[in-house]
Amino acid sequence: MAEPKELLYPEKWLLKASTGDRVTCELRMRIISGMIESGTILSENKLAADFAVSRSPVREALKVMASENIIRLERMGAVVIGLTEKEIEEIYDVRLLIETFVFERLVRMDVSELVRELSKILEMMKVATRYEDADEFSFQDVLFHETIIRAINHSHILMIWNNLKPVMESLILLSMRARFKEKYEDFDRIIKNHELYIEAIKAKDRDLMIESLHQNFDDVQGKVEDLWMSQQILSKGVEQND
Amino acid sequence: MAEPKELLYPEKWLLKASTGDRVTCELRMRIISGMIESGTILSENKLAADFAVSRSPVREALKVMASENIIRLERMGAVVIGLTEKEIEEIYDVRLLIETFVFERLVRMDVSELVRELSKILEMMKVATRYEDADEFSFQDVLFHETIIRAINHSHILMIWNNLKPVMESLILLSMRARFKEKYEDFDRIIKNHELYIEAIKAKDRDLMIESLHQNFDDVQGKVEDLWMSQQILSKGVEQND
DNA sequence: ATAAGTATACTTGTATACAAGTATTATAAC
DNA sequence: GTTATAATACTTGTATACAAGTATACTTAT
Repeated sequence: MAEPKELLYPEKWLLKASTGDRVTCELRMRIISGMIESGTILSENKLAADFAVSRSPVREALKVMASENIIRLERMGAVVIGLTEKEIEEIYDVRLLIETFVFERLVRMDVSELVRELSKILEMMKVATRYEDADEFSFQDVLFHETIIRAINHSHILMIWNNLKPVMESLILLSMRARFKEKYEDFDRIIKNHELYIEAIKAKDRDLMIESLHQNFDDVQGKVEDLWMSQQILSKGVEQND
Repeated sequence: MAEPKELLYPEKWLLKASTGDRVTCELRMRIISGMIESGTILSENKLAADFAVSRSPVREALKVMASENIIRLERMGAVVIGLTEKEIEEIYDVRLLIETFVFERLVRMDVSELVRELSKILEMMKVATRYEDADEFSFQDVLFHETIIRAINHSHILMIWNNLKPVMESLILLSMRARFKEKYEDFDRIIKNHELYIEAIKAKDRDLMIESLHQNFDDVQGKVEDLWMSQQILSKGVEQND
């Protein structure tokens, strides 16, 4: 899978991944970052040529991204939807919905083990911050929320998360990378906020949890526009150029 | 796609469908009905042979069903998860979650058009009942809930629904077919309950909505066990017989 | 110049071929 | 009989080939 430009998705996360996964992750990043603009029509053949792979993994990628609602499969070609502001708000709705649900379950459980696990992840995030490793930080951030969701052992809620996760991951990845360069001081706040979240779980305090969840969202959301602007400038229809 | 046994999934719903969709729908029905027992290991090659198609559409089907959480893709072979009682409850959780969310949006909208649409669907359901058309009834039942969800125009909530829908559809289909034979009187209650749901939307009455939603679930849930028992007897590992 | 029809270059969906890897089974050594 | 090794029959993932259908562009007729 020779690439014309450098990859947006961390290669170290794809060590054991199939070609299909690689294409999926990379394409997703290009779409969410705005490198491939909304409205672009993707062709299986062209993508296969661009990535120097066959149509099989590309088809797979398109199917996955269609289920994630970032592209729309049509009769001829896949239309890029991307992430509009409305989409981001919708993702937030869903996260709020499922994490609230999860919290309701957590208050009826023993959360000591979970809290311990979350504390560990938080420590990792702190280290990642010190070493300015945006990708590692993002990984731990996503893991943080996934760990909470997994704790209630609800396969269908996990299913929703699994569908949401890749887009969230890409979004966080892009957001964090941008901020390590520009707004390093943000990370103190993010860490603090996660501490608050752990505290809410430990104390089983609903309001605190909702508050930190909102803040957590504002953290990502606030930067998304900036991110897009910078990305849009960097790349004006780089791929799919006829 | 020559079939050894008659198909569980309504053929008239697959008129314009691809081979991949056909395989997906049929396999899903066989799994949910219990015809393919939980724990069975599915092989792409074997399935392709059984359905007399190539591996391509089978692979597609397995990917889809894995995202629906009714099978689990492993290194070698796909393990059938099926629907345990826990799974059904989980699906209920999710439905309650999203339909409650939807309702919160609806109370802030003009629902006259939606109510009109729902009334139409309800009339269709009544006709289907009179003519004892379980499949048509199921179709309208699913459409009823989808119509409500679509009304709020929330692509990510719709995304969750789209992931849930096929399993719901299969479940309802099997449940309704069983009841048309055994418990015809149930349908009056189901219709009444849907009327209640419409009423709740019209009156924007949260409690009434939750109540009818719960009843609606109990309607399906109550019958699932019976359904399984009858199905299990009918079919003891019909497919995948080495 | 315009309209209709045909040719061509795309598109997707399915089948098949191939490669790399993993269980299983059989065989051989002890 | 048990263990280790080798052969075989699977598995998935990817590439390629092919068929059917659709949009575009060109040609031809009016």
